[in-house]
Amino acid sequence: MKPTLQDVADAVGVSRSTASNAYSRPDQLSAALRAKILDAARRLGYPGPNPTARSLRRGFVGAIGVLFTSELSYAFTDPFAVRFLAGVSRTAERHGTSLLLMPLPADRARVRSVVENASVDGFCVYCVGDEEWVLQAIRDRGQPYVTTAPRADAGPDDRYVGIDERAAARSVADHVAALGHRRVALLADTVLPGAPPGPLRLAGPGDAPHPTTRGRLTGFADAFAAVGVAWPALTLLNATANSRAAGAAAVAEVLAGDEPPTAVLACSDVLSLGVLDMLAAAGHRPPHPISVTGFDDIAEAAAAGLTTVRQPAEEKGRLAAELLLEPPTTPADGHRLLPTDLVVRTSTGPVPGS
Amino acid sequence: MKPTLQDVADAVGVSRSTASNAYSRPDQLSAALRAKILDAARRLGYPGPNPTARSLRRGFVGAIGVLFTSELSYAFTDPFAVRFLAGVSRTAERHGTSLLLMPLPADRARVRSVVENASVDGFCVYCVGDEEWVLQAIRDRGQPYVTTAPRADAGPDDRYVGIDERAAARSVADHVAALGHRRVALLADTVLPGAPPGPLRLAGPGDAPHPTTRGRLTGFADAFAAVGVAWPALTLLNATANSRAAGAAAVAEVLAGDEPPTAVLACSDVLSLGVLDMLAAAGHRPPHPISVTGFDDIAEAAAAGLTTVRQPAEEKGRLAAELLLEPPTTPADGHRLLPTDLVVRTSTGPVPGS
DNA sequence: TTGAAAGCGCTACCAT
DNA sequence: ATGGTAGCGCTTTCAA
Repeated sequence: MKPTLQDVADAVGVSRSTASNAYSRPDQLSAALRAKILDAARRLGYPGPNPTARSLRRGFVGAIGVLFTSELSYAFTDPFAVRFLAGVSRTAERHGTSLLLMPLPADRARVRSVVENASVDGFCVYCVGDEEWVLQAIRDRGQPYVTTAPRADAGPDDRYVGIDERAAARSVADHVAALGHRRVALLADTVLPGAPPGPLRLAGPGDAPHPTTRGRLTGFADAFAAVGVAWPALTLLNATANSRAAGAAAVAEVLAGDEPPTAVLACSDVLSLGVLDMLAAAGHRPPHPISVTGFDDIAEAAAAGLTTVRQPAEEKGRLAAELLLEPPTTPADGHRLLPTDLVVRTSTGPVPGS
Repeated sequence: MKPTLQDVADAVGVSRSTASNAYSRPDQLSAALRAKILDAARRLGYPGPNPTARSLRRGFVGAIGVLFTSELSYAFTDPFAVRFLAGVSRTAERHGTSLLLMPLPADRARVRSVVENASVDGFCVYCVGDEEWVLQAIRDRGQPYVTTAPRADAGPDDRYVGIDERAAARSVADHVAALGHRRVALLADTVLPGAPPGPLRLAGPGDAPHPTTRGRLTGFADAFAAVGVAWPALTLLNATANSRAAGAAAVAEVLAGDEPPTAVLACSDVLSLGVLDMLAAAGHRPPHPISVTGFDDIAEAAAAGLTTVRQPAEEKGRLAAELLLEPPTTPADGHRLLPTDLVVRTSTGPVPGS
């Protein structure tokens, strides 16, 4: 059996409390006694206070849970997610807090169980979807949490850090519209759950269940509506994942069609890189014959010459962690909207023949 | 006050154990009673069993700690580390185990404290250095651990997954030597702690304190010794970090010198990409006028046409986690050596004028 | 400066 | 199928 604090105390002939103080509150006993206790501990092979027991007693853990939609491995594969995490970890470091990375199972029952079983002091929810029930599970557990998207229905306990998705999307779409593009395709990940890759009809951008996607599609639509291109005239393309391959697969059909779009606006850089891949395979390089835009401004975007919207990934992570670790005094302080920038590179140009 | 299991039990008029069973062992009570208990819990706002208390009682946590040298944010910045983590997380997922990502403070005292305070069932040590005292801290805590480098002095409790660093390094150096290169530079991260960027003298490759670096430098040296180039004739270059920028900075001086090397062999792809950056800035593109090799074969290596050594990053992570979560039956099973491949691309070529 | 007592919230065993 | 009992290992008043 592993020795416990009691064993150490017994060995030295002091009480358990004194032995505990030797570890947690050195100022509460004489240096000599403390040395004696630590010595005995070493001799007995006492591993030091059990962190779990300590957390139980103290009432907090010193760790925050970071929840991801889909597999945990996704977190390490998506460059934007990685930078977000880097930001979170920077803040956590400063607070001596660990990060418990948690994959979010697809089915709701298991989500509850994951949330209920995590030994953490709060949650950072980095979700791709509108996982309202995830938040409910967290609320039910009575833990604080921060999400990474603005929430219209944010209650006083809700904290979030996000960007104005709609305005950001509109900025890049305005740019494309100004270049004369009218026959355009919009590309998003999982517009509707379970939808196949490729063209998809939706009554309006507001019908996308996912709030981030909804915001961006709406912003795109706004820009084109302003130049007389109504929603039904826009081609909506569904990708089955947020990856290059899925992006490529999603555009394959329309690119091969009779009247391909003159521009493709994607909801993420990763997706748009897939479009570039597909075009490159055909020997094309944007803006000829097709302009392509992304969203996020990940590192690869610069190398690819991608026109995109930059959002401050690390900053977002940093703020999210701060919102959790340094609780805002007023509920209003619990909401942060970050700035975005349109980054124009070489992947967009005037519509051919204009 | 948050209600506890006792409150729920009281409300329903059952014992605490029965209430507990309603959550943890549904088969131990009638469905009707269970429903009644769960209902009361909901009504009272009982958040479900406290994970910390449960862990304490059960004796295990359901999480493993992943220890990184340097900042946690590094983990998300180095592509090889990211892929390693993806592998670890895949296995962890399968076991319903969470990952606690832990930065490793520089000073030993804080390392102990970090290790001692983590609520985990074991550690995966992904270290850049030869942090023997880290392992000692873990051993002292009586926790299992796995490291990511072969250890000559591995005891029965040591588990590791690694590659044959020396042989792998030799394979790429043999290739470079066969191309006729004799005036070469070797580039490594933190050859000696605190050393400035650029050329550095070392009596022999065995003097590098860091085992991975030592292994790779030794492999490089082996190859050139075999063609008559002894260690002192090789230029050793120190980088102050494992980053492109540090790689670039490390080679700046020798590239600008009178007799620049005809080949640079780096201990990581990231470093060699920095060399490519520096050469590109001068309008050069390997193999002209200088051949460059990397190590790891990260994604960017292919795009850059880098000749390198591929090591299975995800596999390494997967195996590391398995070693921890599916304890080997015999100590010998605790050691895994993974295969590596020489990947020849365009960054290496015959020595100019040969 | 030290110690005694009282739990933190839960689960597992054993009995009924 | 249900309940009683006995801790898991620790920290923290409070009193001495």
